[in-house]
Amino acid sequence: MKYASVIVDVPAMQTDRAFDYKIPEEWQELVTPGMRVIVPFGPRKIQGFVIETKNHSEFKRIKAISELLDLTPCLTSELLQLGQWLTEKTLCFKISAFQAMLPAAMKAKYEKALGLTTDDVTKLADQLQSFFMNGNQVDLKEIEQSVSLKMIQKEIEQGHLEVIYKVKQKTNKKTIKIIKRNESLIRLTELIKELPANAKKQIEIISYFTTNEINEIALQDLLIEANTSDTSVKALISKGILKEEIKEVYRDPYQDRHFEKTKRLMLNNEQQQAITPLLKSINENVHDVFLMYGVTGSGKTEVYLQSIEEVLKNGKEAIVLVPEISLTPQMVHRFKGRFGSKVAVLHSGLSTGEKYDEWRKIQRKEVQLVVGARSAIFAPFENLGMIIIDEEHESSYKQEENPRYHARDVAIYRAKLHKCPVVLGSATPTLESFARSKKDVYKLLTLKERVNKRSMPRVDIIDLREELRSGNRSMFSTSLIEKLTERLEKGEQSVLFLNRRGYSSFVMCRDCGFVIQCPHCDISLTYHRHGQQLKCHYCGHEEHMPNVCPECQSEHIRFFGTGTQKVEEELVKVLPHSRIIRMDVDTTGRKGAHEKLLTRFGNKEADILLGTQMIAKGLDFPDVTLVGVLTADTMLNLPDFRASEKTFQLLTQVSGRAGRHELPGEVIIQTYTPEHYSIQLASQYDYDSFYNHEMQLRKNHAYPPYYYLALLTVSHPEITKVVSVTEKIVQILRRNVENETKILGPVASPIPRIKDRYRYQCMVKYKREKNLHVTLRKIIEHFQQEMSSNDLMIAIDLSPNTMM
DNA sequence: AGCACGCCGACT
DNA sequence: GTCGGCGTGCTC
Repeated sequence: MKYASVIVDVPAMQTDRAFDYKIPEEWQELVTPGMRVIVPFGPRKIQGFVIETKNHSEFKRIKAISELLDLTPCLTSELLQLGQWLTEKTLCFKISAFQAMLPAAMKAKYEKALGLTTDDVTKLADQLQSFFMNGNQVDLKEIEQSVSLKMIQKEIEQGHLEVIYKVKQKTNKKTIKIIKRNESLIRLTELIKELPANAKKQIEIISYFTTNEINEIALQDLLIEANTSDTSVKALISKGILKEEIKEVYRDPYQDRHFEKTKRLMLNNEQQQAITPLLKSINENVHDVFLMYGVTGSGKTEVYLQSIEEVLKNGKEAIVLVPEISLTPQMVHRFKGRFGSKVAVLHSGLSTGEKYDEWRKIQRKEVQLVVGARSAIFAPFENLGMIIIDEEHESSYKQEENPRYHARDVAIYRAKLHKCPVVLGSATPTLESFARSKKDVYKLLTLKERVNKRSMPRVDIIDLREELRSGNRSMFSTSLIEKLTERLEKGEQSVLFLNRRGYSSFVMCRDCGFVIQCPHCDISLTYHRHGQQLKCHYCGHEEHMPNVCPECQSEHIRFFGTGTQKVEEELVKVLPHSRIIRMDVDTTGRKGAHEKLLTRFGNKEADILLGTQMIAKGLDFPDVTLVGVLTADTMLNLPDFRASEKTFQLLTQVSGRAGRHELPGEVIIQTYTPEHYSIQLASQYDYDSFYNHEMQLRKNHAYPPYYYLALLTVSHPEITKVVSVTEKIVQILRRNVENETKILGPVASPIPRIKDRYRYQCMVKYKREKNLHVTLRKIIEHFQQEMSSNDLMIAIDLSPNTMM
């Protein structure tokens, strides 16, 4: 008798362990670790992952696996091990770790149905009978609305009904119907004559097969080509002349796209020097982490491409992570252009089904390269030859929900196992990575020159306070308007960047200063022009924009702050003849909208591209000669120890959007704090000075990379509970950590309430703390009961990116 | 997470 | 005497 240890799909502390199941006789040879199964669990059925098969089990009453979901394991043994590592590293549940590694389509969905267990429908209560007229199974959801649960419960007790627990997949394989001919082509020509003359359509269909000399065609195409309906096709099938088959197909998000084949470019001296140690590491199967520090436009991508070529030549596979590539279609083009069908693409712009299909291409070894966002780091390759993380400093590589992993850490862990290099590329590396390269933990590869030998565009810092003093109260400085006008006259393009994070358009009463806040979260509501709505970005609460101040009834209530819409309106006033494309959540919501807008801009259908963070990366348009940053310092005032670093990175990146080709570029940065070092140094493209300055601050304030961080956030509907629990946690921590370690808190979180839950936090800053994980587990165990029964939540983020 | 089981107060 | 509230504990 064989048994399987299964991790079940119940993300809770008490079920965060393996449960044993019998493997039915017929599957004994089939079931292997890494497969998904459906198992009975209590009264219901749920999905689970087999992590081990064995010949003995300690348990006496063991149920059997009820269904096999995979014939090939969806988790390789490496990924199973990686999952184990993830749970330990991030203190998450095993099931959460496994689910994070697979496309969402493979997560189960649960439904309940009621089944009739008696032959005599009339035994049921009157209201229920109608539901079982045609069929003896009905979805519970359908019934629930019109019949009380009590009545249903009674019927169950009397044995007339039973609850059926269903496990469904979120998305299935896409299939199409294929029509094949069942006879030889010669026989078909004869059949045309034999068919009754009034069967015109059927004759047409057969003729389509004979004239085109084809064996099969997709039903959909046939219907169009032969201009017919499926009744005629069905008739032919029933006559045995044609037959129908179901074929599995991939949803191809890039189906209608043609990718120009590109050839390798000559590497310049610097690139050559950078690629040499990388190729050595690839060919000798050595694990190294390289930090490729290359200014924007220095040709990092070409180095990536040529090293990938080497990896593929060796019969191995590669993963390339990019921040959010639906945002940079140009990047996809470069990879697809060079490697064609060897590439799978995984990013958030794809539908669940499309992601699933791309993932299966990887699993079936139909591709050797995956280009994708964060979660692509879990691509089920078994013969990895290299991992590249482009724009290494991007905060989107850190997942902000469980499991709170950083793709960089996962990459290094996997690369160690596969004995292959990791390349971290950036023009503005994180301080952590740069510090490691200085200590020789990472190997530094430097690209200082831009490929086209162009110097970086000139940056002008405009002091908005002075503008204000000289009477300009608009959001555009005189200088910016001048330069924009200049571009309009010359027919060149501009990009305007609104750094919105920090404050968006909140609604305030000018008389009493009242700010409208979310009733469930301690955060001001955001004004959305569409439908005059006020929305909460944290809990989704919506209300109507009031006409008068709810506090003092004054009519002088209006929205403040700058949204892209408002900027656009103002811009049109100042430059009435400019053509503007606005890019923000509102205009890019629909699938593909993003790319369309960029294409339009690329075709010079607009003069000015106006947008938020999303236009900061990867844009490369030859005629853009001016980049304007409307307010550079909005991010600086956030309670985030990386605020300066992020500002520097963003400004550097935005500046890189101008003058990438023949025409020289220019950058205007508007700010209220022109003296701030991250703005000053970004304008001089002086990463090294920024690094030194910021490192000193991090040292003084005990932040990374000098200290590691752990952030514990406690939340509960009652503030007293939250405070007392956080205090208790701090107590436990204090008793268990080294002297050197600093514990901050308890303090209220920067957003003290979200969705009617109060939030308190405490921060641990440590250098060496080998028992931290043990202590944190102790804390979780200590509060376990209250967490499951009393609505208490404790979120632990080991190495948080922000304090929020 | 669900769900059953069990113990206590408020009703036909 | 029963219905239904939710605290407790289990799921191979």
